[in-house]
Amino acid sequence: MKLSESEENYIKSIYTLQAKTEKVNTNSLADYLNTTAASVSDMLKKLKMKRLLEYKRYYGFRLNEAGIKEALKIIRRHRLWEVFLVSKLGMEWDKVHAIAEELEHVSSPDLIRKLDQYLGQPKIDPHGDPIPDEKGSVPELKQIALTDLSFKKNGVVSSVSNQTNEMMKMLNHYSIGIGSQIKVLKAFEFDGSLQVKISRQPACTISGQVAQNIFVYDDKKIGTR
Amino acid sequence: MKLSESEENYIKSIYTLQAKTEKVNTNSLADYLNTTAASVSDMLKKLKMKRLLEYKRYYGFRLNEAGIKEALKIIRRHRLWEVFLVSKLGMEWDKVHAIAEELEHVSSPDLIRKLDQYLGQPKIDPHGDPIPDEKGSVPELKQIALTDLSFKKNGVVSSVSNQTNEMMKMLNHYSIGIGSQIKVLKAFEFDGSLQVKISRQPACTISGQVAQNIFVYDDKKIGTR
DNA sequence: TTTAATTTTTAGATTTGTCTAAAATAATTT
DNA sequence: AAATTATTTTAGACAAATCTAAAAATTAAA
Repeated sequence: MKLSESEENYIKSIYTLQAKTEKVNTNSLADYLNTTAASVSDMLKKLKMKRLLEYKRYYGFRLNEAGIKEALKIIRRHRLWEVFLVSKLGMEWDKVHAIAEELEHVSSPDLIRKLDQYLGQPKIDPHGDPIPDEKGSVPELKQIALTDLSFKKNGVVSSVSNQTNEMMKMLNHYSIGIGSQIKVLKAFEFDGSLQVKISRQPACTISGQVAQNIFVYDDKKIGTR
Repeated sequence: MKLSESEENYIKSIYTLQAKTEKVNTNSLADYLNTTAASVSDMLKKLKMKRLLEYKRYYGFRLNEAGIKEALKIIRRHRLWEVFLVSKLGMEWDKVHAIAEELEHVSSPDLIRKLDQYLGQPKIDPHGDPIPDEKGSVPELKQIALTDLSFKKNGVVSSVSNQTNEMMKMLNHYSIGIGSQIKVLKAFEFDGSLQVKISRQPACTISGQVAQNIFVYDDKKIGTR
């Protein structure tokens, strides 16, 4: 299905919103996209025409099977490009989103297949979000708090709940980033500090406040870096 | 200067055409872009408004300094992406143009700077065309026929004048591609055959007909592969 | 349950890029 | 130089995506 850049942006946004609510409504989508309810209403008609949307006027809407399939293709492209920008070009993981927003609309399937191969078929992007595979299935990865990770079991840092500059500085200091392999060696009851081991780094001890904000996958199948 | 995708395509095309003729005219640009003279005429007005064009109605036109600068930025992006697609993703060099046409419109300067670094600051693209640098200066590389390359002097294959499928098969057979380092060891007067050495390949002998279609740079500063 | 507030949709404009057809200008021929 | 031909530009329309303002439908409140 040929989609305009604009249609792709709407589809992706609806996908994101409908993960959180049963029915998506016009205003929330307008808010999310920084546009007007009128524009959304116009686009919904188009997407319904293309049979990508379950949509009753004055009611609410959701992507149908076909719509979800399209959304996952776009999200796959977006996240693969983010991996490229961070792991190959060395860009900061918090600065790649805007560029990936543009790259995601380049839609050659061959390009995306080869990019995926080249990147080693990664399963999560630099923000810790899962990358749908070619067929559109999303790897379901259980995210748990680092504080809940069993001792000496390998985890992969999947997300950080506090993304302030101060927190980023701390994580940088310890060389902890999304995708880092991490293992808990010891926990101190006194203040919740954890002694952890990051791959290719000497063991270090992080405070309870830091640890609380780190989430990991307990899955070994994730590509690490 | 913010330019639409369409404006960028026009600018790039005008740049290409004005390298060949003194004044570019409406019809030839329309032909080149597979569009109508009316559309071209419309766009010319816009580009003149943006002060990228020297343009007198009913006369002819050319990019001015500012226009050329924009064109070189676009061409730089295009050619860097082509290098990426071929040398990193392993795509065929005759199939990357269409994809690069899309990627070239992603305009983050930081992205392009890092991509350039990542690719090792290449000087030519997979078609043998020079890649403008960040400041917009185009490496001037003298292209000579392989048959004119001095004995035992290194050349870099820059272009192939006959791009038929049959020729491609021959070049593939000998592992000769754009960017290949090549050296002439011996020339046979009988039929113009040349014994040549391609880097990391045993020496081989190519016919005069093949040799005639191969062009090289006699410059050592080109990155090879 | 009638009114008020909110949400959603339509109506009508605007912008960008395109087109066809016709008019204007330039170049060639006779 | 007048007529013909070719080229270029304008005029007017259209499609996509957007907007503002007003109308319609729904929901909440009095």
